[in-house]
Amino acid sequence: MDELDSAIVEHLQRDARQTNRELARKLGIAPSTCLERVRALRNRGVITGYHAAVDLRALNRPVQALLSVRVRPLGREVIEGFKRYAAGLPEVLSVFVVAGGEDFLVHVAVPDVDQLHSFLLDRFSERPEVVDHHSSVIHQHLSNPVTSPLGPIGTG
Amino acid sequence: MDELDSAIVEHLQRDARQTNRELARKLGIAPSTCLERVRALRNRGVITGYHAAVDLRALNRPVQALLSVRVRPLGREVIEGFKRYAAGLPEVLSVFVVAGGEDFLVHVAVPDVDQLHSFLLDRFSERPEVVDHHSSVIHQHLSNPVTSPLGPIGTG
DNA sequence: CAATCCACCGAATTGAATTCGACAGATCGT
DNA sequence: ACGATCTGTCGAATTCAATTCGGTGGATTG
Repeated sequence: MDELDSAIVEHLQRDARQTNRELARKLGIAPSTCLERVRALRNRGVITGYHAAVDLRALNRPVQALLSVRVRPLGREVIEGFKRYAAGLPEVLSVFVVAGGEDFLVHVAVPDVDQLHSFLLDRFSERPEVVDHHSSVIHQHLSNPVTSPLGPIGTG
Repeated sequence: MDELDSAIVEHLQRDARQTNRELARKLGIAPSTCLERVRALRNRGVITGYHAAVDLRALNRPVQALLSVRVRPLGREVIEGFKRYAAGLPEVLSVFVVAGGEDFLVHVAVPDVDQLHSFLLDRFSERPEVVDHHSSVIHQHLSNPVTSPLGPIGTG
């Protein structure tokens, strides 16, 4: 994980579909070298995958929310169970298992606010382990495409 | 946005780097047709980009948290200002502008808990518009790679 | 100092992306 | 109902990129 690896990762976070040749040109290295580096980053697990990002409005899911959930009793079974349950729901974009006032924060995207309401009632309120929840509608969501290493980078 | 477009989007969300030929084969269509569809999805703004996903531990940022922030006075200037400020910080993965008890939820990744503490003190507490904040450390984060359309899909 | 190793490179090969003319089904106007 | 047109699909041909691999040089090791 030297500076070159770091630069490769940043470029691929911005655009994972640029050609290997173009990436190599930007970095001032040979395409074969670049290919080898990218392959190594993937094999080492630094790069975990390549994903298309979509416009949720185009998918008929313009309304997003972050749902705080408290479950009881607190224990591995209940936490694991709810986590998998939530992650499997089609409305769910991601599930955060957190420490603090709440146990989960669930990021959802739905067609409209009515369906958000229905979702809460049908999917959360009915679950016996869910003792409390409240929702925060998301007005804007800014994602940072680039995630650089913080602090010293090991050289090998 | 018919079923074929939907299937293309789902496949590219899982793996944005599979070859066009492979994608076409999975869908049972000609590579040229597939290419045309993908290009159209991109031009229409359904697919907004292609991004490499990284292992935050490999980037020396194993500690994640969701930070709730309240700012005052509430107004466009203050909201926009803090939003851009937060989004520009290297520790920040994404910024949610929310309605409800809090004004922002900021997803951060840092090397250790000490740096989380420092981050809060140096980046948030010192800002005059920040009147309150609290942090939830993230134990696990499950992301759903696939985001399918909910409800009816328009045929055009 | 010689041997070894490793990352990098460039040429050659393999294989994919892209273009484009043709075709068929749907749509529209008369 | 019919012909004209439009649109999406296809396959062959071309262009370009991914991939392989043997060679080179700089760094490391004993």
